This record gives sequence, C-alpha cells and structure tokens, in this order.
Amino acid sequence: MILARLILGLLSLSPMTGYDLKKHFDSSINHFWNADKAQIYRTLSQLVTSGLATVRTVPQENYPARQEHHITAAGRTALQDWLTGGLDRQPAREPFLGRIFFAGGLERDEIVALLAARRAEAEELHASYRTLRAELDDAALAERRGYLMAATLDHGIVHVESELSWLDRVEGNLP
Amino acid sequence: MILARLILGLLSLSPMTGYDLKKHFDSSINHFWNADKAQIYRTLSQLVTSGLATVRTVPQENYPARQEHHITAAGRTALQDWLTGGLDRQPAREPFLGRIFFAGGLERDEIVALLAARRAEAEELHASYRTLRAELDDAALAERRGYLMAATLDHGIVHVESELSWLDRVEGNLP
DNA sequence: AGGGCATGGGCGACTTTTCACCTAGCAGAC
DNA sequence: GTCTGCTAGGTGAAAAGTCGCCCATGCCCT
Repeated sequence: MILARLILGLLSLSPMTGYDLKKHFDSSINHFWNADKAQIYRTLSQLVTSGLATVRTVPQENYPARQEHHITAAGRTALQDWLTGGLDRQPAREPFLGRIFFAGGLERDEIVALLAARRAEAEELHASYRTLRAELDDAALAERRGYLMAATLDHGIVHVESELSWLDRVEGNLP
Repeated sequence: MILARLILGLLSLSPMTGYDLKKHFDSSINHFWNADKAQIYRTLSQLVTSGLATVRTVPQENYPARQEHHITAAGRTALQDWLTGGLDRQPAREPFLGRIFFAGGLERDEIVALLAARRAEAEELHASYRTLRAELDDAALAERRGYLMAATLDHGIVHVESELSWLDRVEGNLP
C-alpha cells in the first residue's frame, strides 16, 4: 500500500501523531497525494502491528495526550526497499478527459464552458503552486533532500502549465 | 461514480456487452481511465437496476450469448447531466513523486536510477501514444466528436512530454 | 490428444477509501 | 453565555476497486 510507505517516509523525518500526519498531507504532500483522517489512523495501527512503527504516549498540558509514532529499524528497511524497488506503474485516471471524450453530443458553447471551467481550476492550482514554491527556502534547495522535495512541486507546476497549453490548443481548434 | 458515467458514455455510442466494454477500456479509453472486468460487470447490473440501461440477450452461433446492454432515455439524461454538471476536482495521486519526495536519503546513483526508470516508462508511453495518434483517421478529426476524442490522446502526449522535460531539469540540476 | 487463446459471463473475498459521527478540553469571538 | 475552531484520536458502515478463481464454447496449433 502506498499510503503506508508515505507515512513511513514522514515518520522517518520525525516522530508524529496521526494528527500531525494529516496536517503534512494537507500541506506539503497535498500536491501529489492526500489521505483521509480515518485511513491515516488505521494505517498507523497497521504499521504498529506489523512492527514498522511503535507508539509512545506523550501527555500534554491542556491538550489530549499525543500518540507519537516512531519508525523502527524494520520500518526504515521497508522504506528503503520501496524507494529503491521497481516502479509500480499505475493506470491513468483523469475523469475530466472522460467528459471531453463524450462531449461530442453537447452544444458548442457547453463544450467551451467545460474547457473554461477546467482552465479556471488549472489557473487556480497554478497560482497556489507558485506561491508555495516562492516560499521555499533557498538554503534548503541547495541540499539534496530539499531539492527533491521542491522538485515534486515543480512537477506539479510543469504539468499544470502543460494543461493550460493543451487547453489553448483544444479551444483554439475546436471545430 | 465515474465508471458508471464512462460506461453510459460508451453505451450511448452503441449497445455493448461487458466484454465489449472491457475491450474499449483497454484500447481507446486506456490513456485516461481503466477498469477491472469484475467492476464493469457489477456496474453494468447497477445501471440496469437503476433504469439507466436495459439488457437484451442475443444468441450467437458457436459463441456464448451476448448480454447486450442498451442505454435508456433516463440513461441519456443522466449522461447529459454529468457532462454539463460542475467539475469534480479530484486530488492528485502520483506515487512516483512520493518516492522522489523521500529519496533524499538514497545514494546519488540510486536517485539517478529512479529518474532513469521513470524516463524509460515515460518514453515508452510517449511512443505508444504517438503511434495511436498517427493511426487516427483525418476525416474523423474534422468532426467535433472525433476531434474531442483525439484531444484526450493529445492530453496524454502533452503531459508525457512535460514529464520528460521535468526529468531533464531534475536530473541536470541534482545536487 | 493436449494446450493455449478468444469469446462471453460471472462469484467471493479482500483491500482501499470515503463519509458521517463521537469523545473531550481549551481558547477566543460575539 | 454560547458558538466556532483547534488540539487529539478514534469508530462503524458503505462504497469502490482489486485479485483470484470459476463456468462454458470453439478455434487453431503442435
């Protein structure tokens, strides 16, 4: 399961609670993956029962105790194995293209509206990615780890830009 | 469910069996969606029970009888509603970027290998898309329906190309 | 005579994912 | 005073999707 690997990856950076993980998914990971709260907690307990992580309860003042999850040596090995293992090519899933594929029966202006809606989404995404990118620390980018994390954001940017240029072409030549 | 819409879309072009649908998913739809055989059959019976499609058993010589599924008027309405309805923006899911994000701990040559593997995949995909694209009929492209179907393939091509240029950059600047 | 392959349809078990709901304390706004 | 939101950690149920297996026929190849 990919989610288990991603969580293991985050735990390898520092111990975290399910709550912390959710916040990371919503911020730094969000441009290439996201996960439901329930799923995170369930996967976390799976990691513990399979020996890839351990829990430590840390009491806090004025707040509920933190169930801090720590990666184990076995967990680090599993993570390493995943990182260096063969690529699992997953099938493409673009629901929007499903609409385009079957949009031949629509009126011309309905198709134009569909493309415009997609453009609005893409432009919004583009702006948010660029903002995130601009906030990155230059010093961190010089290091391999920071460079690679930024590269995943760049991936998003490059792809949104190609989406926009595709939209230009499709709109421009629509018969 | 998106799968139900896509099946409805295919049935709107012509009546089909589950088997026919699977073949369409594996060929023309494959570049933006795919579905499991079991899932197709299940969704098909859902469509029938919800009145969006009907079944007609067509006996054949030397072959098992075809369970031909026909779209109903209600099915066409549902399809239309989906096509013109608001976009359902789905979260990004790129397992490969998960690896890149956590690849900071790897040796430099392991990272290079990871990127090279991705490049090989992308190049293979690119070649297959270009082949498919070259086989398209020029006459069909002039019509709106054919133009839009081709556009979904172009989408795949544009995105694979941007993937390759991203790989160039990441490999070239890797600290 | 046997094996593989294409046509056609399907079941059962499983995992993954989503959705809604629940607990509980504390802070700040209205 | 109540209401929203944040901290924290869940549960239960349903939907969606995957995996392995099953049935039948008939063709071609060796």
